[in-house]
Amino acid sequence: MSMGSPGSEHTSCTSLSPPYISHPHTDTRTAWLEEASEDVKPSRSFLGLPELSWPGVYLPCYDRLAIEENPWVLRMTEAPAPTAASPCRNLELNPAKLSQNPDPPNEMEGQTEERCLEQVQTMVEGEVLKDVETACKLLNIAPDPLDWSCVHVQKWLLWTEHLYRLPQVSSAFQELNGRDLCSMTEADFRQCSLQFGDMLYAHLDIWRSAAAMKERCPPEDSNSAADNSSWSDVISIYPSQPIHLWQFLRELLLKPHNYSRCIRWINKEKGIFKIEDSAHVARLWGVRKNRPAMNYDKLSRSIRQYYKKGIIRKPDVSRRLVYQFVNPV
DNA sequence: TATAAGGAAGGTC
DNA sequence: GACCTTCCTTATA
Repeated sequence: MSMGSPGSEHTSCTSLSPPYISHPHTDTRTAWLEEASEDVKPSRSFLGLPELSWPGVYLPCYDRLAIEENPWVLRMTEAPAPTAASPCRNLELNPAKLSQNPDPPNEMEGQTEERCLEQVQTMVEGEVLKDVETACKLLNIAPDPLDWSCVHVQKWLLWTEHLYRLPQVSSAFQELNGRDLCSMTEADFRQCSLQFGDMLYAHLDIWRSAAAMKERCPPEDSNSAADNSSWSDVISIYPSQPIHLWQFLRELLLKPHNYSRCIRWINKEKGIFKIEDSAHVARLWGVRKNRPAMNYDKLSRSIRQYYKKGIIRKPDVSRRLVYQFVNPV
């Protein structure tokens, strides 16, 4: 059965199709965004958000790294189209299907379901806020796009390019500040980037939504991530201070959920860490410092500058891409 | 070929 | 001046 013609061969399944149907002319990274049928998308109100367009099932927490780690998300982006022989998945996630259940749930089941949905909603909101917060720290920008300067907008665009592995799109948005960006419609975005405008618009939507959420529900305890606090707090307290490379590396190391594929602790107590994906770490640093030409050669030179300063050194047993903080946390 | 080490010059704050 | 960034040469796995 052909994988390229989901529309013609799976019409009977359309309303329940999982959002991973590939399109012959569409980037697989975004195909499901375009193909996702309405009923597999949680409604916007699911997040308690206003009329903003649904930004795709994609959440920032499932960045490239998470996608690589998470087979579920891989299914979402890369799995082949369902066949008649393989029943549509995700039925259990489909509210429409749930409502079609011939045996209506009793009151207790309804309440349980409602609680589950509330928990999922809280979880999703929390993840979105956390990931926006992480990106804010790494990029040194405000969480609310309305507060962004032109430079911040460019940083955010570079970040988004990196996150979605997009070709360079930031040049189309030059000299726009956050307010300008937010005043743009989806059509305006498409005009700037025909292929990825809607994706950028959706991603901006997430940030705006996160800012709105944050305004509605300010964090009760900003120190809840106590284990991560000591170093990241230094950066949060002085958001306008330029971040040092060693601080940036710590930030990545303190977010293993997002970055363990590119940098991880070998021995946290001794401060020994390994750069697993040198190019990726260099790209992240380049995005953070607005240095698109950054590479591992340059980044490692900066790391070596720390040898003399006694901040970072090579461990006693020197290994490739393995470094050690002289003063571990 | 990728990484490691370090010199040197220059830019930005 | 501190802290990179960029470019370079040489050495090594």
